[in-house]
Amino acid sequence: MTIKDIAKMAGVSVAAVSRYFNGGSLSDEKREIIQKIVEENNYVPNAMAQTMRTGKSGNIGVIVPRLDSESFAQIMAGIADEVEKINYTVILGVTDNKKEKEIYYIEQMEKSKMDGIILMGTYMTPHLKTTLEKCSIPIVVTGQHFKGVPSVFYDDKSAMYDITKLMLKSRKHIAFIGAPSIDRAAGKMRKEGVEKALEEAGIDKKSLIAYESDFTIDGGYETMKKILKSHKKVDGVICATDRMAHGAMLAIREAGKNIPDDISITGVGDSWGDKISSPQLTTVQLYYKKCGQTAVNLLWGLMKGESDSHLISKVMLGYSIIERGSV
Amino acid sequence: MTIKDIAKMAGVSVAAVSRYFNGGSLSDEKREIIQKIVEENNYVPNAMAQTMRTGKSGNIGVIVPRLDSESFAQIMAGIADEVEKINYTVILGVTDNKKEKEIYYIEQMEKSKMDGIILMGTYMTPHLKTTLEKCSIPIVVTGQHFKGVPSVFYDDKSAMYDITKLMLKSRKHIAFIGAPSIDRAAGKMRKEGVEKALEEAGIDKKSLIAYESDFTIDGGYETMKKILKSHKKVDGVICATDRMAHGAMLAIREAGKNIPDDISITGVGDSWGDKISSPQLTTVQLYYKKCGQTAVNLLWGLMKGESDSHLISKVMLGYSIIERGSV
DNA sequence: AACTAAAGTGTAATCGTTTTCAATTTAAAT
DNA sequence: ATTTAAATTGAAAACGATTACACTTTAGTT
Repeated sequence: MTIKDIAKMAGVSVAAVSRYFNGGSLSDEKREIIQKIVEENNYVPNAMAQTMRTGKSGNIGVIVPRLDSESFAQIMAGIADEVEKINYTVILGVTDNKKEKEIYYIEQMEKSKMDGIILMGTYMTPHLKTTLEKCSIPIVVTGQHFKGVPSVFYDDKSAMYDITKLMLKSRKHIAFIGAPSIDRAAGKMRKEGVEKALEEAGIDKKSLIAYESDFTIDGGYETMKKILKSHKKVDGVICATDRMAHGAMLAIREAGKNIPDDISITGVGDSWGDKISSPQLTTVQLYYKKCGQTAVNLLWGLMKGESDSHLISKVMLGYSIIERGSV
Repeated sequence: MTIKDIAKMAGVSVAAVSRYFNGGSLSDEKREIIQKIVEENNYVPNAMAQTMRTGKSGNIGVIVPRLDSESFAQIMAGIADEVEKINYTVILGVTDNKKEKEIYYIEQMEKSKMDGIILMGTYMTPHLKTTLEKCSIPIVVTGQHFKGVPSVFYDDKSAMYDITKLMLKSRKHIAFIGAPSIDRAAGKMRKEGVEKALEEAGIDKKSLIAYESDFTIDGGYETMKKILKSHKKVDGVICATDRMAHGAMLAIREAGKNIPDDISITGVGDSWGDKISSPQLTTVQLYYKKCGQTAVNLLWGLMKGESDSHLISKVMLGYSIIERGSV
């Protein structure tokens, strides 16, 4: 069933049928007859042919490191939501945290005529930078704040600043379990937030007991064991992610200490696990879903060519501190 | 940069260049010159034009109810893995648990020339049945076992049978928090597994205290409160999913009872939360990732037309019982 | 009534490939 | 040296839409 068949059945030209779908001057008389035939035959124009002719695919490429992470999955959910509203389709690329794959997907997606790309959870490298610069279709980055690239990101620093201040109300000897510092947002900025709060409280940031771990429960667990062994005085642990926090809680409990009586602890993310641990975890809620939705909206603007090309858009998302029992 | 340009530069016909990419008789001489030109210009054939001409898109459609669920995300991860290996691309459709959207996506994907479809986590309805029958491209269903539809599913019944037997070693008065029975796999089959173990132990299945809940932590929590109120003797709770189990644990703890001394509890899924609750949750591990991978492989066979059309393929996945502290 | 602008219409070119078909070249067999 | 079969080749016709262009009709002015 092609546009030709419909045209023939309706007794009009293919141009008329095309105009029926895409707008263009068309008499009511023809509009009606075409509508009738189209509905009777349940005809839908062939998407591939349209893409081929127009150069627009109706597809938005989404590049994500992993799907089995609560935060990415939530952002994806937000993206899917919003993409559907503008009647586009999501094309997925999973990089498995491999930098080459990220670049491969960007190039691939450009070639297969995606109308836009959303790039999630990555860090900048020279190669990525040139790829981004070369890329001819709009790209939005989430979770990070890259110079010159439209992005939607969290206020990591302020969030950590706030939660650290909360911790400092009752605690003095703080340890920090951070994310890899190559990750500007989750690594560097979160640590800076902690340090800022510390300094403001008159504590030299040099004295902060800071470790870097790897986002996992096990990583948090092992790191906490180290801390417990060599820093007996620690009475508050700030973690850059919930999972690491939960790993740390395991280690603390294993050491026979009570949370929060002996040691307080905080995370970031507001995962569902936070509600089922005992005590429940005090954490900062980041608006993941909103992040995905916003990314699509931003991209949509770019795709429509709305935004002034000089005005690179950035959106910084808010956050909430969720106080539970762990502090 | 089109095939025409390449042909001109190489001094051959477009047919030759096409043969270079797709196989077809071609002299070594031409093959070399074409290769040279292609590499120099970094030329890649336009995917849309290929689809248009061949009717094959290189795309596999994946329809999923939600992304922000650990199990679906894991299956997706497995799918993405495997799809990449066969050099296909994933097109995503999120139904938000809406039946109409499911059908909409199936039809849409058929029209936009997906080469295959994977349909996740759904239940059968008459409308879905006819849609499936009408659909001209291969479809694989995961997590459910539908008659006449190729599917990859878990051995839900045996899994529940096993974990119930484990529970029965030390407990007598069992309650069951189930999933909606409209869901054949997670609802009906899991309950049947529990019942089978009960009967085998000489307990009338009619006496099973069985409730239906909704997959959520809150659902588990509320249901458990009801049980605690009206069935004081219950000393073992079997839950159809981890999240409901965690909700139930909250309610049990809140009632001042100890797990597992007063009440034992089990879940299904082996979520990461199971390791951080106290006690850790005894559960059955389903191989989600493997499920996704298998679904792609099965689909791939179907797509290649390998499988005899009379021989509808089914794959039943194994499971493991993970014993932790909650029993 | 005559003229003009606007709206409605169809033909045919086009997008970038693959593939059929017939023509040509090469190699093998007599 | 012929004949026959096999391998190479390119021209041109698809695939299914959109759209520029030119033509016809309609409506609006004077």
